[in-house]
Amino acid sequence: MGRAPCCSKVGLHKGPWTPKEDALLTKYIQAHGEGQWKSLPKRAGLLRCGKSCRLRWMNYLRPDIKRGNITTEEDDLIIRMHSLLGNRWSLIAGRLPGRTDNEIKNYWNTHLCKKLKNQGSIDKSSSDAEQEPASANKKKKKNKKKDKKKGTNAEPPKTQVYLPKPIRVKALSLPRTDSTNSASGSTSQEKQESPGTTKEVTNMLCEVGNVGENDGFGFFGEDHDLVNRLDVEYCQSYFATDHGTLDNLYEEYLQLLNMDHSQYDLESFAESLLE
DNA sequence: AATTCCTCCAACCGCGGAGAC
DNA sequence: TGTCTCCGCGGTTGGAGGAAT
Repeated sequence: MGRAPCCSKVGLHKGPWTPKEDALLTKYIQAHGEGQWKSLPKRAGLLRCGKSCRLRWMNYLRPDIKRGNITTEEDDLIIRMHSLLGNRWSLIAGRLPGRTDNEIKNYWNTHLCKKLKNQGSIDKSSSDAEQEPASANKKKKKNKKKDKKKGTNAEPPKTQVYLPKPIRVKALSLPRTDSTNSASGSTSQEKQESPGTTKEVTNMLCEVGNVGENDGFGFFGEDHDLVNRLDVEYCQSYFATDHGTLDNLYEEYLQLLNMDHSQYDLESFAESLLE
């Protein structure tokens, strides 16, 4: 069955938003709050689809949006987080207050990817297919346009290479301790119990996701977990038969919670999970 | 001055997950 | 259990505006 379009496309505005539309949307959301995007346009008196309204609000109209250039600190953080998380822009944006995923994505594609390429930081073999920014394809695109204009569709068919798609990160449905507890308070109690059950592993992984929430490099907030369900399931099955390894892992985890965290700590910890 | 090229970013598109029914 | 709807995400596009020729 084909997927129904997100909204009726007939009679709806597209393209740039007018100040009047912005005002209507802002006024409505200020009065009624976010959400219900599907029905929002109608109720707000907008001839836009809900997705468009949501995007406009999230990327432009939200009062907490930070305007202006990306600072060097933010720049550095984006680079480090991208090296760790890949193109998970919403996750990265979640750690940069006032910045949107769209903004970061654009910034990456236009500035950082190029910059890193110049520095040779991005592996050439992977960068061409995976990291090349959309803007870098503009030339190709424009040439394509030209070719089309000239009527020369001589471009050979591309061989598509399907890279493993990052799994969408979602908050786990399992019960969790809050981030403040996880960073310090909850450890003593857990230490008393022998962490061996799959549920305990799951909770551990959840909490690892919150490591650093209070340390200035906490990019795994309570709304964004690094560990997704598949990871958890994998780890559950992996550790289910080896409690000795799990004890070591738990100790390492506790150490991580108590030290000054950096991405390298987390990376080595993550690597240890996969060894 | 006119044209072409390039950069940047707002907005669109399609997909997949989650939850409701 | 299967289907549908809503929501959120990442990839991509279109066009404005500046730079280069």
